[in-house]
Amino acid sequence: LERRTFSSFVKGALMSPANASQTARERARAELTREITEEARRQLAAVGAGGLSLRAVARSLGMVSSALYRYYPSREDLLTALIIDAYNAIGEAAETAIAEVGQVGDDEGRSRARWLAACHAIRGWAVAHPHEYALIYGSPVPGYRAPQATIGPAARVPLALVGVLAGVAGVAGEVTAGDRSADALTGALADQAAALSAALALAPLETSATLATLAASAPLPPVIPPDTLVRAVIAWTQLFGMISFELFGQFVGSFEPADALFAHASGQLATFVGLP
Amino acid sequence: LERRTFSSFVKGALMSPANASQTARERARAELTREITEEARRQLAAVGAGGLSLRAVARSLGMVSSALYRYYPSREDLLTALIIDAYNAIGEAAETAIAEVGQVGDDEGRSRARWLAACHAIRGWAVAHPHEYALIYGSPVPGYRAPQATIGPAARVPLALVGVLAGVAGVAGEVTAGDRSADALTGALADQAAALSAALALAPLETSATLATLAASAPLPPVIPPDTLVRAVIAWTQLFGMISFELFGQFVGSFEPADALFAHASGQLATFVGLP
DNA sequence: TGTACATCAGTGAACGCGCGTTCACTGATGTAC
DNA sequence: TGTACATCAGTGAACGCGCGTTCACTGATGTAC
Repeated sequence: LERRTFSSFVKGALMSPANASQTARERARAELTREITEEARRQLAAVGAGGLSLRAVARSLGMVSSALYRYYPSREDLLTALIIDAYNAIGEAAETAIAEVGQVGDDEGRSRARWLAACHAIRGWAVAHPHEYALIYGSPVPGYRAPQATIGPAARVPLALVGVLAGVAGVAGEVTAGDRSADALTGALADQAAALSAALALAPLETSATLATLAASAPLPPVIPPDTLVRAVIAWTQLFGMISFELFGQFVGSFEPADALFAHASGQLATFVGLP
Repeated sequence: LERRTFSSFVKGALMSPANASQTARERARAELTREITEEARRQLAAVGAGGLSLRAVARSLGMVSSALYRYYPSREDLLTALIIDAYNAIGEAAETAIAEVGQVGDDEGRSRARWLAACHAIRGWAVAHPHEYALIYGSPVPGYRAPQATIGPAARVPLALVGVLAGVAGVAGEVTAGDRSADALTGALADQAAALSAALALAPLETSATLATLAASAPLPPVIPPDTLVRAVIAWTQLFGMISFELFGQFVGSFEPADALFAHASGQLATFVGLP
């Protein structure tokens, strides 16, 4: 028994990541895991995170509820999977939009186009997936604590935005030019911004594989000036604040539909972060 | 029977709003309604909106769950009461902060001080009441549709912010001065902003008593220019975007605590809306 | 002022529901020799 | 290649829980005359 268990373990360890010809069991398992996650996502879109129920997911799949425990050890783990998927999806939407801008215009014009494209892609994803958006940017799910595994995917959007600025900040003087007297950072904020600026320079080396992959596809310059970073953070909160207000109903009766307001604000933001 | 019912109805209608010497029953009812709402708010703070349970509230009050139905016809109505209370509380926090700035400095300096005071009061309330904040600015409660009665209280904060600008916009040229080429409003946004600008001028006349009261305490000038209004809306979304990110955990590991960032951003915002 | 009656607050039991999770089990799939 | 055994997926019943809401009721409070 010991020998068998060990040797099959070794074989599994050697084969399963690399070898694509899985056993039928492995294929079935992967397939069903996918189906469960998809059905859960569908339910999420219908009833929100609070109402997501393992039993309902199992029912829709024609299984018995206890069978799900072969795939996810608890409801919380299923939620985590959905959260990670959502962060990756919105992150990928932003990255793709940025990448697709291509080589039009001069350096500055391209960066601004990339910024606007990212903003619109992020909002587009949010509008198309409001419950998934609420899951990751809305009120925290009560009783749920986000595990470490979510922080990499959660960073994709802010990193993508910073990456757009980094493309320009290579000539850092340009971004920090203009009247920036109000930008003088003091006290705790100066420390935090400097720390984050330094961390970003090292990000590709020390964070998750996902982050490294991202960084490889849009390499970060060694340094983004702290004041630019703070402007970027403010823009980031502005962007998501407006999306949240739109999706959560604060614009009812005034700026609805919010397309025009959003487009206008994105432009103002681009200017604010130094992309004229 | 008919006569009695009618006459007691008339007496009730004549007396109860004005006369403070209620019957013992009326006093007990008012008292218990207050206690139920307070206990519900306490539970909200502990478990969030999704977890708020009539049975648990009744239990804490030493009542039987069915007794609550003498005070609120359903769970949804209790939630509505909490939502209205929360909007009123955060609105009042903003209004009070603005009012307390008093008569320091010149006109412009005072307006900027009021703006900053409002921002900090709003954030302060949110940090002190995170679950109530999440109830009104977080993901919508699934299955709940906000009734009309919430829109008046919900408008207090934006009206208070607009009121600060209005104090300056009386000399409208000042606020719209400077480089505002990016502010040119087009298409749907121009229409929406113009409509809102016009509606604000009429607001005290046609909206609820609460709004009228507010308007009386901080009277609005007849017109706020549409481009100023759009800047105010952008600032409004920025403000709440940052608060939401802070409360909902998006700053974990970077700008936390967020006090310094918030103070800095509030200043940038004040400048953005034309309060130098 | 007293009395008969109406109104109202609160009780306790019940209805019907759905949930997450556990557990012993059966039967199919995979594997070491 | 066949066989004995280990692994795994899925079943069905059960546990224990809490929820919102309804309803007939009792007893206290209010009120018209």
